[in-house]
Amino acid sequence: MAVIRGLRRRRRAAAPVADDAARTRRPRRRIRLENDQRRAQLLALGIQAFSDRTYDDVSIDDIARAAGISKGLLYHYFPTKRDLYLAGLRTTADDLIATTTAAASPSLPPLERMRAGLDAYLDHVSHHARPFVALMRGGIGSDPEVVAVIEGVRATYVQRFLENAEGTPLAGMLMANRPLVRIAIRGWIGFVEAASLEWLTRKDVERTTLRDVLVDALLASLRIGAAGPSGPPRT
Amino acid sequence: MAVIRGLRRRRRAAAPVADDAARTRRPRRRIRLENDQRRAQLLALGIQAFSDRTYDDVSIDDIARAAGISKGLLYHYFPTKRDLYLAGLRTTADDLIATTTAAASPSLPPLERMRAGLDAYLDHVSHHARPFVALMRGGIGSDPEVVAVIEGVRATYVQRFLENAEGTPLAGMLMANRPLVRIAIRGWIGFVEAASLEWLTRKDVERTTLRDVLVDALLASLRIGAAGPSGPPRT
DNA sequence: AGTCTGTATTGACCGTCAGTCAATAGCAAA
DNA sequence: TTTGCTATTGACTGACGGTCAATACAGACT
Repeated sequence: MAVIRGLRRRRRAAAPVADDAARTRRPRRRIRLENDQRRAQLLALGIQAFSDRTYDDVSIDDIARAAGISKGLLYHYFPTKRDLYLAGLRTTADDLIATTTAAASPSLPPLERMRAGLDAYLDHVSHHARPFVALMRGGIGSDPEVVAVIEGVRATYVQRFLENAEGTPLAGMLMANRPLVRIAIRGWIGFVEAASLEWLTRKDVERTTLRDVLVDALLASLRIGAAGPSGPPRT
Repeated sequence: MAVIRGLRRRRRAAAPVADDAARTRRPRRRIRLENDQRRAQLLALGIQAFSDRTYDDVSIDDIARAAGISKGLLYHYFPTKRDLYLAGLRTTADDLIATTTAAASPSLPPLERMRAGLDAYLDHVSHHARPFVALMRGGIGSDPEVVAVIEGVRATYVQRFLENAEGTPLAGMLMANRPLVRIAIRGWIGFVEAASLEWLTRKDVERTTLRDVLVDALLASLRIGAAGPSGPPRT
């Protein structure tokens, strides 16, 4: 017992106003911004804050102070702390999808397209490591809306992938064993995320090598899912 | 603007003491428990609470009330809400590892052992779905200690796996291309987790089938990791 | 120049919650 | 019965998320 750790998590800044200054301070000139600009500013600050610190360790007052506005105004733009968090999460997720979608041009042959998409994915991920990790870890665990955003990204990829496969010789195989193919694809996405995280922490593998591993893993996963597992050795 | 949603998340119970009752109530007999029993009770209640609700939606007062004790006592056992949460997380993680370890008897041949371990894993996972999902989603995002617990589980499996492979013909291959094999194994664990989650939500595949898929995926991953990716077609 | 008007902005305020601490009551040994 | 240990209480605090009526800024229109 008597464990010492724990304590308050947040540190307060020292008392901000010297007693003399209180007299001097003028009503503090308001800076008026266009609706969209303010919103964008707050969103950016929010993403940054939630990437650096835990959800609980970020206080609305902090963000308001960083933006140089009052807390009330922040609540005018985002009715809830959770809303601010979610808006940031959605932006991050949308960025990721937009980047990869742009790179995976439909004019490319399927496999080539897959490679281009993965290249963009890994590139984006390594340039936005903090927000990406925050996204994947899901800042507020098990919150349904948070889960929805993350699952949304995955679902988008699954769908995009199936569209991509359409017309190729794979298509028939994929349709034949639906539930298992679903599992295989979801599993592969889990593979990609886990491998990316591992790759981000120790960067001891070329990006192109990792990309090729991921492609190979996808093909293997599909083969297993479509044909069914080999099963234990028949004795 | 003027979005209506948001609001307070927690509901309060109606005023607990009728004014008459205040007079009647005796000082409420204290129930004294042995240190270990109390701790176990609170731990169990904590796990349940955090499995059902979000971290933020669980209040210490709720748990104390459910246990029939004062908040102060709860803080005697767990110095912080986060500590209670972490203790529950660790228990859940330890359970998982203990179950799978027990099932994967070293006396079995490697592949057989792998199968037994995965069977136990899937079995455990489907019987403890709520806490498992809560564990995987990481209740407090990006909190270093929470991440440490989850990563700990994965690291344990990686290590246990490498030990298992020792002495088999695989061993040499695995050592040859370390970084890529690491990535392959971590990726495969991501595969297992994602596939399990998918399997839990729609249970449209036999457990044994899934187990065999996972085994096949493992072998494929290792092959790719050890031999290196096939790479883009050499033209 | 004035003054009007819509809206971006403020700051004081509230209820709740995590966390603290000195005082107290149950139990076992003497 | 008394003593001593410790499990237990409950009142208290500071901070934080969230609310709201009042206010000051900017551009439009005399």
